[in-house]
Amino acid sequence: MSSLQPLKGTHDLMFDDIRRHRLVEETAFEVASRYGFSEIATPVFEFTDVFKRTLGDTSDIVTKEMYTFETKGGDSITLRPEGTAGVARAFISGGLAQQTPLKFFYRGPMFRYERPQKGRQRQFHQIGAEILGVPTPQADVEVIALAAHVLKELKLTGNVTLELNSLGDIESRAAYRDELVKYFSARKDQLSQDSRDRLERNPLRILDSKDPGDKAAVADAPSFTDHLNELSRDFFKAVQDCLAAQDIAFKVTPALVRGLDYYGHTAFEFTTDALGAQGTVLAGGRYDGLIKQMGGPQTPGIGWAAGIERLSMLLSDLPPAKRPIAVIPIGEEEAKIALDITAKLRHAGFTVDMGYSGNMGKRMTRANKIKAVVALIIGSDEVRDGVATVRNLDTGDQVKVPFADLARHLSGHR
RNA sequence: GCGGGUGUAGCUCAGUUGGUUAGAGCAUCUGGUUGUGGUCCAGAGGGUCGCGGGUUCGAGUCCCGUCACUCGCCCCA
Repeated sequence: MSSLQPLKGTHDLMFDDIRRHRLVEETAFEVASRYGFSEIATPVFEFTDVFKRTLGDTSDIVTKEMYTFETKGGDSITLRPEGTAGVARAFISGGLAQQTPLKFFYRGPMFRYERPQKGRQRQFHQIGAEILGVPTPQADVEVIALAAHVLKELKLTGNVTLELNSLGDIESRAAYRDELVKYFSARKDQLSQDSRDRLERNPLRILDSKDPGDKAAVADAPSFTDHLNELSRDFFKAVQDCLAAQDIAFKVTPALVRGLDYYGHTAFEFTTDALGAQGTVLAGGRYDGLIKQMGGPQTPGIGWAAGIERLSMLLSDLPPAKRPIAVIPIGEEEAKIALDITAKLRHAGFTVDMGYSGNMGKRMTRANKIKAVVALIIGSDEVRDGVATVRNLDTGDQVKVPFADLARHLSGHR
């Protein structure tokens, strides 16, 4: 069974792949900081209950996609499949109720036992943001504005659109749910097998089915918008007005629903047409009941998460990596001096690479391969004169520069 | 969990109706140039044809199984 392959649905990240990841994470965190979010890092595993109690017993994530196992101590623990539950748990166990409102940004790996495909891995990475303790639409709008800002800053290729919906409060949702079940039950024969199952488990999910038969049935289904009570309707309107006021374009999509049970009121998704079946690039919503449900004080919350792999695929060209300075000694004694120069330049803030072995030709080839800007050639003549030959690797021009003047001479390449 | 596609050199791929020593480009290494790379020229190394079984005088090629990757369903970020 053991093999030298990575496990299904996992990947090694290196070179440009990890640079893309970093770019997404760092851009997002930088923007989030401007909005007053601070970083939180919760453990990658939690007691299984943390996820079981929050995600809802009917969600596929809980029923078949969690990496759950027993520890040597006999506890059932689970590798986190998403980030919000951990943040909510930290809020409760850390006694943070006194410090609301709180704004958290997080990043890190998540785990779901799914069949991999494009934009879907078993270990994947998310960035996410949460606002805890703010019941008003301002929080919804700030969190969406942050999301839009992050996506804009990443300069994604293709079209990304914001879809928005309201899932109403508990009362509205229960009423609508009953209505939907009644409607679809009467048309059961038109529905796909999947949707017949959903009728029991999660009828709202039928609304965003891709099955053509389902779509036909959905077309005339009662609309959620018509079933929102006054409070929910006002809330939704306030969110929309405020987004419009901030020039954030959105499309109200009545079929937009959430997979996880803890969402209510605002639900939103940024989607793209560039990723095949996995078109959702960032998604979130309001979860006012979550923290109470987990055993904490009643605390409203709203947040989103985005898949770094999906965002990475939409990144246009990476900015070029920093080009190093290559130090090339010729001879043993010269290598010692070169090492000293290398160290001094590094401490002075330069990016410097000195190869480990090889004659000059090999070292030049290597300098070329690592895309060095200049090569500092240090041979016996140079050591005798106290200079380094500084060769510009793009133009081929070379000049001799006294050791003491190197930092100043190279300052443009820092 | 269900359905489709693909597995040949480090990478991208070609390989005729089954036929004898399995090819190319890129990459790598060596030499031309032992203190000058990126260009050029010459040469070299590198393959259990994913794995197992079957059909056949003969299988990279056909059949069955299996594993991996991939796309879609489902689910979701």
